[in-house]
Amino acid sequence: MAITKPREAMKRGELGRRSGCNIETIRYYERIGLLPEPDRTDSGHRLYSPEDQAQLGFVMRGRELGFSVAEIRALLSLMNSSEFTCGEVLDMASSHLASIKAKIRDLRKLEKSLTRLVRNCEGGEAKDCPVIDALAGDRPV
Amino acid sequence: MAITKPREAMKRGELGRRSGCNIETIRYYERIGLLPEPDRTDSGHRLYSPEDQAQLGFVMRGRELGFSVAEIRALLSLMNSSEFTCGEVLDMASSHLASIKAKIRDLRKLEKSLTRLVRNCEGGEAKDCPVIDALAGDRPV
DNA sequence: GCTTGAACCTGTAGTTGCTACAGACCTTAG
DNA sequence: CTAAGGTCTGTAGCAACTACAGGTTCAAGC
Repeated sequence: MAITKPREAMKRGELGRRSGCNIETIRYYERIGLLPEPDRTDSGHRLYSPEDQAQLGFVMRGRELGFSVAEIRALLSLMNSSEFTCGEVLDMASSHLASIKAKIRDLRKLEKSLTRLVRNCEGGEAKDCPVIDALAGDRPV
Repeated sequence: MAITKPREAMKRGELGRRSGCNIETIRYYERIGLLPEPDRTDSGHRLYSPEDQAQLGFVMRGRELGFSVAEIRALLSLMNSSEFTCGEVLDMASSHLASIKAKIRDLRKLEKSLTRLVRNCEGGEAKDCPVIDALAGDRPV
């Protein structure tokens, strides 16, 4: 009957394998405060707990959703403050959503311009190129 | 009758004002080879010709269309090679267009996920937050 | 001619979000 | 016991700028 049952811990490589996160990135997240400083073995090797793994998952999902590191830091500290409200999170998520929509709009404009240029471009050996002309300012982009 | 009529030249600040480009960025473009090294006054101040201004315009339009610095460098050297073909430019533009379309697709996925999360989020003082739950891995993102 | 302030010069550091390397140390299998 | 691999640290690199410090130089007013 183990009194202080050692929690199942893993080193950085194992955490990387399990989470799918690059091991250098794990260290980076620790450095910038997205992960807590983990326990260490006597010789200094990091030992990650399942909680650490969960937090890394949180961070990775946040990044996949396009949140910036600063936003994730804010979300983490919100979550860790005992009294966080859904409203605060909603604000962050909605404004992030708005910025994604803005990015999509911008990219669609690019897409439109480029499509038009490419459509007018004959390719091949032609000596006059609409794409180059547009870049050179000889016709509207 | 001026034999060597000095071409109308301008300094960096004037070029920045005319083109709308940040003056530090002009120097940066020179350093990375998107702009040629301009003439200098005796005391070392840069003197830009109208051709330099045109090239800066080319670079800026390229950036606005989302081309990377490397791509613009390639486009410039294509244009300066006496025998460039429209086909080569078309290849670059089409593959760039493809990458923009891919970015749009990715962002739309994000938009969809975030919209769903935000829609399920009541906001206010609720103690259970779908956004946080999703990030924590308790429900699908 | 002199002063003052703007513009310009150079080199370098910061941004964001990683990724990768060198050189040392530790661990583990055979 | 040794060899290979994992881990440690610090640091440099990527894109594409942007900004600053500390030093000239220019241009206008008196």
